[in-house]
Amino acid sequence: MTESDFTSILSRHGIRPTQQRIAVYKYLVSNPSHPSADTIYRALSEQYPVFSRTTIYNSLNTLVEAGLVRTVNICPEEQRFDATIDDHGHFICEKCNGIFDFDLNPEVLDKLCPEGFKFRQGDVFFSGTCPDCSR
Amino acid sequence: MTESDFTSILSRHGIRPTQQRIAVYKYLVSNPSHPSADTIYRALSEQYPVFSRTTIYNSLNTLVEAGLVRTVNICPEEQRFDATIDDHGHFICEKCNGIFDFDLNPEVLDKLCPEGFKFRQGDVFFSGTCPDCSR
DNA sequence: ATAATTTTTTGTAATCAATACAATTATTTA
DNA sequence: TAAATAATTGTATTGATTACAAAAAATTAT
Ligand SMILES: [Mn+2]
Ligand SMILES: [Mn+2]
Ligand SMILES: [Zn+2]
Ligand SMILES: [Zn+2]
Repeated sequence: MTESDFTSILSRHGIRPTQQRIAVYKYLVSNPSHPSADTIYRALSEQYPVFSRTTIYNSLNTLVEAGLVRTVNICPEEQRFDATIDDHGHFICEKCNGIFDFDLNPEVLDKLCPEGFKFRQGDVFFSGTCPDCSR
Repeated sequence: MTESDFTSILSRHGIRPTQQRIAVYKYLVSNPSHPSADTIYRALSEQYPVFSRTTIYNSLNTLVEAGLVRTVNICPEEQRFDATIDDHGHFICEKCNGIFDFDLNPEVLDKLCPEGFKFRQGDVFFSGTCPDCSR
C-alpha cells in the first residue's frame, strides 16, 4: 500500500486526507497489534515530532466515525484501536498481554444474538493464555 | 435471601462479611442491571449515608477477587458490575442504554475459542437495539 | 491572486473514573 | 485488657480522554 492509496481511502470515506490522519491510519494498518492512542502517539512522534497527542485522539475519533477504524474495549484501562473492521474475535493473553485476532463467522454471531434483539456490532473477547505462553 | 444468607456467602468465600460488603453484594444481587460503582454508591448513600465512595470501590474489588462478582467491560467509560457470575452474554441497547443478559452455552464458547488458546474467561457483547426500542 | 471562511492542528486546562495513601475505627488474637 | 490485624474513611493523585481557544492550513468567494 502506497501513500496515495491511504489518501484515496480516506477521501472515499469522506474525510480530508491530512498528513496526520494518513499517518495514524497507516500505522494501524501496518501494526495490527491493537495499539492504544498513546502507543500510536509515541511511535509517530519519532517520525513526526510535531504531531500532538490531541491530534492523535482527534484523528482516531475521525477515523472511527468514518468507519475505517474500530475500537476494541478488551482492556478496561484504555481503548485499543483496530484497522481490521470486519467481524472477528479477540483473545488477550494474560501473560504476554498480546491481543490476537481470530475468525468469527457472521452466522455464528447471528446465532448467539438473542431473539428480538437487533445488533449493530458483536464482540467476542477471550482472556487466558496464548499458545506461546502455554509453552 | 435474608441478611444472614449474604453474611454466610461472604464468609464461605473467605472475606469478612462487613456491613459495607454485604450491602454492596445485596445491592448487586437485587439489582441485576449491571450498575456502575458510582450508581451503587449513590443508591447506598441513601440508606447508609456514612459509606464512603472508596469503600464501595474497595468492596467491589474484594467481591471480584473472591469470585462473587464479575466486571462487565461493555462501556468503555466505566466498569459495570454483575453478581451473576456464570457464563452469559450481554447486550447493550444504544437507545435506552439497558444492558440485557442472555444465555450462552459453555460449549459454544469453547467452539468459538481458537485452537491452542486456553481461555479463563469469555465474553460476548452485542450492541444494537433491544426489542422494546425496536417498537 | 487576495481576502474571507472553514477546517484542522496544537498546547494547555479540565474532566472523571479509579487508585494510593495515611489516619481513624473496628475486629480479631494474644 | 492490650496488642496486632483488617477495614473504612477522606483526601490527594493518577491517567486516559475531552474541552477549549488560539494558531495554522486549506478551501471558497470576490
Ligand atoms: Mn482485531
Ligand atoms: Mn450480566
Ligand atoms: Zn502470551
Ligand atoms: Zn432499548
